[in-house]
Amino acid sequence: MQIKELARATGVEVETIRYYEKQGLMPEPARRGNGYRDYEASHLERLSFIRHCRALEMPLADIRRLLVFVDKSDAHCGDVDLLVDDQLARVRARLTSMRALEKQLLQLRALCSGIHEGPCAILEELVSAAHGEACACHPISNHGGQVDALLLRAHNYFTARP
Amino acid sequence: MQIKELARATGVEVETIRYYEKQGLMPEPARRGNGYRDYEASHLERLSFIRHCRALEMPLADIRRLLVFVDKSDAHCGDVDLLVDDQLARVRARLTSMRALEKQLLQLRALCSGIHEGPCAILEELVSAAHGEACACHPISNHGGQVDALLLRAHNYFTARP
DNA sequence: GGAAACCCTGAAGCCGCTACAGTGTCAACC
DNA sequence: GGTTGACACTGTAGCGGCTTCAGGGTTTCC
Repeated sequence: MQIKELARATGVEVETIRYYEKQGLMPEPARRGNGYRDYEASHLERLSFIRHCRALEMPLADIRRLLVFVDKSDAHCGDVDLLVDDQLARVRARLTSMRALEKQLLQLRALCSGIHEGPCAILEELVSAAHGEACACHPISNHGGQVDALLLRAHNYFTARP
Repeated sequence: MQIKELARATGVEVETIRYYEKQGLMPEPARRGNGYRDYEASHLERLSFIRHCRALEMPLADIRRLLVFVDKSDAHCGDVDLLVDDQLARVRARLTSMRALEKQLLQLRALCSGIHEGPCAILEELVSAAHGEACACHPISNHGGQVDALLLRAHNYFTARP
């Protein structure tokens, strides 16, 4: 199987396949006389495995670790579940912050009437937030923390000067 | 104000401030006799603005475009709302895929009893998914699409060979 | 024999920082 | 006046996971 065929069979780009090989995720295939890579069914299987893990957004380093267990499947499977736990924790943390983000963007977006006459309410909101004034994006300043702390420090900087 | 003071006032790292300057987001400050940057209140304001936008995960390119409108605030505010719409769309798309991800990871994680004896159910699941067999991660193969299409192509590749 | 479609390698680019190397400057203390 | 420590500067490289590009070779079809 040439690389293009493997690419078509798996839906993975040719360059990505070569990249995985360079990263040590795909074993080096045999070469034909002309230097072209020659893949077997086992490569297809392994590439599918990698992509399935990538679809779960696991980092390549974690997939590399999984592949070690796959290669000697009779061995103790060790911390496979911990890798999944890690990934789950990452996904959940990201979900939480993105839900907050969506809310903030919605509030910001609601300020625009779509008429575009006079001062832009969205810009005004973003600028006034930078001044440390009350802002629709971060109405309650007790959770999320980082941004509000930032604005508070900025605000204090201005107001603390005599 | 020295760069460190600006960093403290905004909670932004010194290197990041210099990076924003290099990227053309922060105007070049005056320099003291020794070459040190000397910031004014306007820089603090602008940096806070940038960070507020970054907290909304807007890409720097979009912030750059916003800053043009901020600088000539009397001008027509044009596509400011479209930038926010774009960002909202990005966030929502990501939310959707991450919710699906969480579900898949949960199902995968549920396969592990925690005993780690005998074959590893998680690994078996990931490998069998790579074979194109029915898989708990993608139980219904009619939405989400990409991964299932991938596995289907892989499966077909194997089974189509005589 | 010439064009199109495939293959190869190696390096650079993307994003938004972060970190490091190597050097200069300044204030405080002995 | 010398030393220490904290700050400043520039320029470059690294992160992840690819993607793209430059510059070449091979195969296949008309």
